[in-house]
Amino acid sequence: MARPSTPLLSREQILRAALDLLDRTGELGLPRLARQLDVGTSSLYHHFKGGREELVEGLRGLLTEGSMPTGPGQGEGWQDFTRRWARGYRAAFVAHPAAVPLMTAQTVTHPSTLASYETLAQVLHDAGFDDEELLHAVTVLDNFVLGSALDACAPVEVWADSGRPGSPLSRAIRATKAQPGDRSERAFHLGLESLLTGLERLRDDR
Amino acid sequence: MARPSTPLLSREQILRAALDLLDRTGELGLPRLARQLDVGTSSLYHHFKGGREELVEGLRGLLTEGSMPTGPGQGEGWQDFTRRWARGYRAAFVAHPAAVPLMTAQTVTHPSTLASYETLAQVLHDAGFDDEELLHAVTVLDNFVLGSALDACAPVEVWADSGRPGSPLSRAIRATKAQPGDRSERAFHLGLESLLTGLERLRDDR
DNA sequence: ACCTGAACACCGTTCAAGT
DNA sequence: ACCTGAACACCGTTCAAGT
Repeated sequence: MARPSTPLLSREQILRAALDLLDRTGELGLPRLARQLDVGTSSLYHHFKGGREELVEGLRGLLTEGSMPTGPGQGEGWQDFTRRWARGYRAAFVAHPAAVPLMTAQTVTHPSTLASYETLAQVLHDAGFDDEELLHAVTVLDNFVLGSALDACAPVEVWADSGRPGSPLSRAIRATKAQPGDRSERAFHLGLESLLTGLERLRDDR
Repeated sequence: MARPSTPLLSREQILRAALDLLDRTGELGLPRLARQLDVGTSSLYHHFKGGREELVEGLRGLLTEGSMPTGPGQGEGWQDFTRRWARGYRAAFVAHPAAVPLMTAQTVTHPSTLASYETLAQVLHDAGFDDEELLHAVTVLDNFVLGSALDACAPVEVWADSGRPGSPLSRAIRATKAQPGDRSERAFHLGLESLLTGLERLRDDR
């Protein structure tokens, strides 16, 4: 076939197919992805010269662009914005569990994801956080969101059968499983609020 | 050679070689590991019938057993124990950065790691946390530690060149890089203390 | 620029054969 | 039980050849 007059592929198209493959099978193999697109494996390298790593980074962009706030709303306080930032970030990952290990295994280089870190930093700066506080704040929030995403994508049963059936942990899991409301989601809320008040105190105690 | 009169390998030995290989090269390939041990790849499967996954789980055990507290000390409060638990957990990972993505990509099933979750739950239970609070506490701490481990193992430069050089985030990074004290470590401390007071409030506000 | 097919150096896993 | 070597079905990446 050689070069077609009109391109068979585009980054967009490949990324969508990759996300679809990942959601359906939990894996992302380049040969498999290419087969899905009715194309040779090597064709993918024309659109992602960085190979698999660049493709995964593209996925990060696809996920975060749709889900993270671009800037603070009218008169929105730093706490409210930070809440939206963290929730949006986590939501982006939780919607595609199989993508999470890929994201966490690889350094963030996607511009729009990095831009959202910048935005958060800007908001905190404007709220009176100094350099060091700001950096710690961003780090802490990033840490917590990523960890929470990992947790949300793991089965609850993980800890269930860990010890004696009467142990506090397994009892707690059974007790909590009954009630509605996602365990991971509720824990995320609790942790996020704790971090927000912790950060506020950090700023004010100076 | 067939079966040797005295075994050439042991789980211990394989795990140590695996950790060594991981620390040195950042990767953990079974063929490469076998070559390192002067053994055929398939020999590994006699000691880890679950294959690579079981091997990685064994690594988790190796890391956590040496680093996590087995129980509360004499008259140690829940906050102090929880601090030790979280710090030990994180330290186990941070000492072997290349192992972190492997750990986070895979469900925890190693008994001794699970036991340490049980211990934490027990301590919180004895401190008056009810089932739901306890589960949230463990989840939140777990999330934060894993996220922090991921962060600690990533290069600081990640965010450095993200936006305009004068952006708050890159300024903050430059300002903080100069001073001693590990950024990730300090952020971890801040977040952990925030979570601890958040958890205390959760328990007391009931 | 964009696709192909072949080639390369790897993977993880299984299994019959040997003691 | 424990090691071997061969075999299988995969990987990710590169590259000359074609338009």
